[in-house]
Amino acid sequence: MYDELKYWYLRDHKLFWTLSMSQIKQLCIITGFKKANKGDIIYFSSSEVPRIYLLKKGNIKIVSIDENGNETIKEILQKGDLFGELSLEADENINEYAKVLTDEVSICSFLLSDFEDLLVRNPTLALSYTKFVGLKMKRFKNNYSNLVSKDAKTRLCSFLKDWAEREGIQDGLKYRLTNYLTQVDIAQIICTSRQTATLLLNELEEKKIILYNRKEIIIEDISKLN
Amino acid sequence: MYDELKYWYLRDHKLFWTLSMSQIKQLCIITGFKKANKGDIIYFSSSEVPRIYLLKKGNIKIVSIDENGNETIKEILQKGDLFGELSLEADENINEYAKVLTDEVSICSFLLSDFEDLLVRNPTLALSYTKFVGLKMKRFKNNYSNLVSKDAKTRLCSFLKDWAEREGIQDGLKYRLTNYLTQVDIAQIICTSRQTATLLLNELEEKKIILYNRKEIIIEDISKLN
DNA sequence: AGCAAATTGTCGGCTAGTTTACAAACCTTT
DNA sequence: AAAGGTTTGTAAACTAGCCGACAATTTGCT
Repeated sequence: MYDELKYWYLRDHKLFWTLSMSQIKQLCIITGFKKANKGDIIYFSSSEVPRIYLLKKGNIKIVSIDENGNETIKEILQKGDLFGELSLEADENINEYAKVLTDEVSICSFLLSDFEDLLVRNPTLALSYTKFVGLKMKRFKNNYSNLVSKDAKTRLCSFLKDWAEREGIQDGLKYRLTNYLTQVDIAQIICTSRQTATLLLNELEEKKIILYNRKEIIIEDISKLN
Repeated sequence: MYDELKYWYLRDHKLFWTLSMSQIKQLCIITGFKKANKGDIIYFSSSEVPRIYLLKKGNIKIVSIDENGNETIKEILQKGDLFGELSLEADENINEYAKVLTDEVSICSFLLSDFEDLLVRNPTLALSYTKFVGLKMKRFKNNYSNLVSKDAKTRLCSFLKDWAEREGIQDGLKYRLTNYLTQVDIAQIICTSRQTATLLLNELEEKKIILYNRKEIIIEDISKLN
């Protein structure tokens, strides 16, 4: 791929902010680059060589399948997010793949082994990376405890809040979201059945708290989402 | 504290196996040491200075309380486990504490800042630590998906299996566990009500799959736990 | 435009598990 | 050994959310 671009891609990511431009140039570990379209499936676990991926553009969901064939959404990723063997250890018995949600997606990747070398040579980067993984863990733990102690309605609201704060276009208390998720997706994210999700979304719409359609979601007043 | 002991404590932990004895001696970052008894509560989040703790002896549970005062068990820790600010970033809005489960517990601790310095100076250690945090995340994710897709009975069985493999005294397919958990604890771990946990435990006992009392749990045949 | 596929809406029946409530068994302390 | 607290056992009423089934709507495709 076009060499100049490589380090810009990395440069973009928070993790690499601490590094100088010349350091970034030195590493240039990106080895793969691909574009994909809505509906495409990208296998990454159980792939030949373990890699770490950086989502450059678009949105994808990480889905895992258990023994019984049940699909669970693990994460929704946006531009700038990392995925793949983030724990730096290949793990065959996890069966995950990524599914593309938006029209045009681009992803670049580097080899796990290259990244490890890089971390060993840049202890400060290693430290930031550990914090980054730690943060991710905290988010998981948080979702997990919501799942235990909150009902489906609360979980939907906090998901919408989260989404709005992450990706929404803000205008005072109003947020506008490009909706690339189906109600089935949303249901899976908040761990409920599709029917319940539909019910709750319509309920929120009736109460004029949100405005929902397949293209976008408008949250009239985010403080009412509770 | 007695200086010789310090590095033995660290030496014991998998994380530090890669380091030579002299390296360990050099660091000697342990700054705190305490003993505690059954029922004691150890606050560590929201403590003055962020620390990482190493459980040397005994068992503790990590409990968190949400806004509404609901207790959730986050983890059960055994000898050798680390806890505290593992993500290397203090976080005030998490309200966690540790409660001692067994008779005699000893814990040592070091300052987060000291540990960071250490990681920066030992890239290999930093890498192992990152993998360690990553592994922890994987375990959480796994529990989390069990919670979503499996019923209470299955969750109980896989918890017992886990526990037996981790701490049980094995004898063929038979495992003997020292039971330092109440049924309330078990219920919280598998995320169900106390009554359901009681019911399920008695059911397992009736089917002669386990033998349960307050002192110990005997699993007659671990392969039957499913 | 017209058809097929995907997505959303709606409705009972059903069940796993919660909640409330109380009693029995047990451990600890004096 | 009696008292008091904690932990377990059990039962009935209740409910959030699941499941199956089917219709209506929207979207993508040729």
